[in-house]
Amino acid sequence: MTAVAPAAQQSKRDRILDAAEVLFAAKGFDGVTLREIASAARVDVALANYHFGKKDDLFVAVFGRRAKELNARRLEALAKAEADASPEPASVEAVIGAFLRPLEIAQRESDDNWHHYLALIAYVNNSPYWGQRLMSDTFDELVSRFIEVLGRALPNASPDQLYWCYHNLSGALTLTFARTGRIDRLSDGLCRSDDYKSAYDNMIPFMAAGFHATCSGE
Amino acid sequence: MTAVAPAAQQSKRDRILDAAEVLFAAKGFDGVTLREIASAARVDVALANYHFGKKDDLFVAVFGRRAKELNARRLEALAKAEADASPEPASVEAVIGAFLRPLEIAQRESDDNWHHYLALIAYVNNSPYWGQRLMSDTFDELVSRFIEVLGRALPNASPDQLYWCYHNLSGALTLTFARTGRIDRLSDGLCRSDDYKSAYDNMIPFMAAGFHATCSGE
DNA sequence: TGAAAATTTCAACAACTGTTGAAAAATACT
DNA sequence: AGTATTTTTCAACAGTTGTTGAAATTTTCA
Repeated sequence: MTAVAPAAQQSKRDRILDAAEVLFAAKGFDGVTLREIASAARVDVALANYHFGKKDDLFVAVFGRRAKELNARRLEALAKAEADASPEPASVEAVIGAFLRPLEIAQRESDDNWHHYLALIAYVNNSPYWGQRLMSDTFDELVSRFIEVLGRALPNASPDQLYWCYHNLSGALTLTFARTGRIDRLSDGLCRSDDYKSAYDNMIPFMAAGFHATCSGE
Repeated sequence: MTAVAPAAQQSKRDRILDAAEVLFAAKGFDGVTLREIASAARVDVALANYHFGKKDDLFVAVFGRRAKELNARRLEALAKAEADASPEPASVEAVIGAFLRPLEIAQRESDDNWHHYLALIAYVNNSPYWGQRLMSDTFDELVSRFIEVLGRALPNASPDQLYWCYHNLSGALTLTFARTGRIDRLSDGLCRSDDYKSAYDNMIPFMAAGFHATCSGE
């Protein structure tokens, strides 16, 4: 056998990361014990420490694992948007789409754990403790690249306007990731938290209009 | 003496609420121990239990305390916006302003704890555990009222469009509340997390444009 | 095969967790 | 004044926490 039954043959190390991802996303760093994680991964408690060190380090490891792939997908989509528009700068809408559309893997693909990772991003982004360093270290380089391209589409925008606009985008996106079920209740079932597609379909033109309205000079 | 030295003469019960508010906002429900709270409030551990019951109940009590005042301020601002525009419906921008401007009390007033309460809202809104019930129970009635008035300003909008648009607004607002310092780093100090004024000055026209773009029918 | 290295388990540690019941102190009320 | 009620403290509980060192097992590699 060479390429089947991945669930059964994945390493214990990976099982720990998977279990920790789900649990950290659902309950936060302090809401989860190493014993819960080890139990979900069907592994001894001490093993997490052997592979990752302290609990903090395990958390950082979980957070970093999928970041590289996500950033790569986004950069690829950004490059495509720029190429399609060339020699004109890419439109605001196209750039925002390049930022959001890669996230639909969480809904599309069979790898069910992606949406837990996105929920973990939501937790970190809003956490006063983790939000500061971890988000910046993981995503600021990518985000700066996107803001740079957005600035090219909005030549009259001042830098601080672009940052606040990205802040709005980031916040809306984060709340979608969290999938708390709030919108389901508020809308009495009309909108669903797990419907990324609808969220992004609305969010892309919404955010593009916001950027244009506040970044076109007055 | 009748109306001075409020810090020294406030009840132990209130000191517990204040300390819990700060600590829950900073570290989340599970990141704080009752002993930390009691210690910060200069009070015995068992006293929190006497006044509020279980730790969960204390959390709910802290969250509910300022909600009434906040909702009242927002409703008042909404009524004013409607009255100013009458007999026309209030503009989208005016309604969003009525939702956001009352929050500037957190920056304006001497009562320094308001901004901790807003950070607590951020925590709850993004928490899969608390986000579901607590946010809805506390704010859905108010939010429904705002969405209703927004729908009057945007008569071609479908209900689900309005909900998704509010979702964007709520997410951006939440991230501002969290004040993680992310935007400070990203912008290299150009924008500041604690500058609510700038955040709202940008957010109001930004969101208004988003509503208009996606809720005007095509 | 056998030695070396990496992985996994076991048992236990000291410290800390939320919660409680009873005693003590403070306050309200007649 | 003295009784009743509320508030606060004290001491302790049973269970859980992250972390560790050493032993046992598996894997690697010559």
